[in-house]
Amino acid sequence: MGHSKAEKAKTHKRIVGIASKRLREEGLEGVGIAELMKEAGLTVGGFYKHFGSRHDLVAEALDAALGGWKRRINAAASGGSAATYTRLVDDYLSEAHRDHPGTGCAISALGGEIARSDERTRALVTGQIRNDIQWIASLIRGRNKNAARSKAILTFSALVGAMGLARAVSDEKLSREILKTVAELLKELNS
Amino acid sequence: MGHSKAEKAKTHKRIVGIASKRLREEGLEGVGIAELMKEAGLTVGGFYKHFGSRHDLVAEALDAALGGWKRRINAAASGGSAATYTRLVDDYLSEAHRDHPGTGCAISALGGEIARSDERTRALVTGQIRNDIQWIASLIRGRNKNAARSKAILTFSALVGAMGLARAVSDEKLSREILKTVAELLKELNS
DNA sequence: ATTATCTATAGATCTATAGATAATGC
DNA sequence: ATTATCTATAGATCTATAGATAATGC
Repeated sequence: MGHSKAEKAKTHKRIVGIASKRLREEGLEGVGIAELMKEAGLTVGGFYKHFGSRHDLVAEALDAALGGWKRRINAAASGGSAATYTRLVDDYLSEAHRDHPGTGCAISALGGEIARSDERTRALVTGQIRNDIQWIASLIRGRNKNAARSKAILTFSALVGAMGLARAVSDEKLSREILKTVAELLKELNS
Repeated sequence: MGHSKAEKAKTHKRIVGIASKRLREEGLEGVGIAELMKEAGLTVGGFYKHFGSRHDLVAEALDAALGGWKRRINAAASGGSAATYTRLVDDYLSEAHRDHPGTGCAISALGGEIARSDERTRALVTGQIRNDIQWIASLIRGRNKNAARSKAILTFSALVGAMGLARAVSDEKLSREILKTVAELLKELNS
């Protein structure tokens, strides 16, 4: 039963981190407060000293989840922008990403539920998507800015869609075919 | 209070039809049995003479929902396969489709939740996705069968992903840009 | 004194079932 | 006689709150 202010801030982050993972794994309504608190080593009662409501936690957890995969790819990237594009496509469409939605892209894991969320949550997501598109455009070859942006939008759509299909499909072979095929064609698009 | 066998079959279909729409609109867990039955002009009690459980209804409703948009596009298509491809892309990425998930593609509306569903549901979806890919491949130009299949997979991924992004985004302008851009580039891909 | 956390529970909601009612169909 | 539907409710689950407890920090 730690009670210092520093402890509380750490506890808060821990709850958000756990929620950020579990919500991507099980959907925005898949886990209850009691279970999340238990995973953080706490009990239900303490929850409302940290968040005004379950909904507030969801918004915070989604915010924390959104930029994660991009930061990871950028951090690991070493070569030029073309190499980073290749890395983005291969990492995003990897079997590891498919099998671990909890640490992956929040949009492919929660797209449908985000579309049904309130304005505040969707505004958050909109900003992130805007950034993602600009980031991908900056990795694309050619000097025509408009063409790069268009290709970036197609790339992002194909990434999100291919991951959605690969996760929905129960046939491992078909799932792998989807990931590989889309990765190859996207890399051609940028060569 | 109709009670004939013929009436019951009609009632069954009506419930499935309503569920098929409402589940696409509000997610697989978004609507309760009582509300669905009320929309069908019935009450909760009768539900279990039609379905073993809520889960059974969800499976049936999803099955009914899956092929809908494809049938509609095929029915409306008149020209050759290239014209049908154009029609597919334009219809799928229309603002009408974006704004009416209840009558649209179940995969773009429910992708994330399907990935979390049980094996039986996912097997159903897998078969449908396999068909969709073959159908799209048959609409693609060129005599190389493997290349057509690859392009079909990219097309389907981009359609599903673009619709997911367009629905998630709360900025109407960005949403429209995503739909238009992906539609244009996909049509180029098949020209 | 304040507050982060605990235990306990009220209140809402939802699935599923029990038993009654009113049609069908042999 | 059978059964499709009705009303009513049991049982489970989940969010949010109330009041107690045990630390921190002036």
